[in-house]
Amino acid sequence: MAARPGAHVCGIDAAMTVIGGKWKVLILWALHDGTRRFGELRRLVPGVTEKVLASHLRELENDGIVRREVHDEVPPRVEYSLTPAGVALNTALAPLSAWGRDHAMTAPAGRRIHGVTLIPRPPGRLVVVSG
Amino acid sequence: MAARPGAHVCGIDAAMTVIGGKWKVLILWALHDGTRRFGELRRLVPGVTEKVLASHLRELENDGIVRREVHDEVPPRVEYSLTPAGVALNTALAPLSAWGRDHAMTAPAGRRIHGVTLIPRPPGRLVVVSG
DNA sequence: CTGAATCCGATTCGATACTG
DNA sequence: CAGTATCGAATCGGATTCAG
Repeated sequence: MAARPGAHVCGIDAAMTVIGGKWKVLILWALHDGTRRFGELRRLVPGVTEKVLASHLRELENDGIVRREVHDEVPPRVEYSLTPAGVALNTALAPLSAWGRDHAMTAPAGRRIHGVTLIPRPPGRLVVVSG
Repeated sequence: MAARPGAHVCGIDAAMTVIGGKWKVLILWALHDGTRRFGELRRLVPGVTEKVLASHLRELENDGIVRREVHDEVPPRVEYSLTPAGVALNTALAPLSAWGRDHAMTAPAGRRIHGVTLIPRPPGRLVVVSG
């Protein structure tokens, strides 16, 4: 999101920036119950490529959401877990998840956003109110 | 979130798809307290272009979040308001907003200039968090 | 006043191949 | 195992112009 100086902006902006990536919330969800290795995350987030998973994890780490621990072993072992901020973010995401479950089925459109196809339904109609 | 038509991993997916646009949450926020005309929204969401505002509004309408009322008058008058689903979505967004306020300003490398905290985002963009 | 149409750059995402 | 490098494709967003 670009800067909008002087705007009345709420914390939503910051949150959306942090979780704006295509796979961010799925990564957070995969980490909600403990520590995961890179390979585990790759399996828990089906469809994500190594490149994108790595870059998203790096961004989440830079944003203070995810902690990255490198164990100097052979074979290499890197473990990811949520920071306290990450846990709080996950908690804050819960109502949104509930909203999605409740309303997604009534959300129309074979629309694609960020590569996702929404569940189809009759197109939104124009409401005309004659003055 | 790859091409698995009709299937969302969890409710979060659906919600993120709906609010994934760059200005979506700001539009929702601008509508939280009543009906707004197109021109009002343009002023309430500083920086958005007409094209993007119009397209985002159309997407929100198709997703059942926003209601669009066209008054057949001269000059034209079009009013936007939240549907019940939109109101619920706004409510579900509240914890995320709180999280943003609580955590974004302590994000690493965040610096305060002119009373606001600027959060660097790739590449070279800034998010302004009121404060 | 509302907003559709077009052009175009910026950003993101994905596939493949390669490395310590 | 855990990434990185490179390339290309798709998408998104911005500026301008035009229309009812």
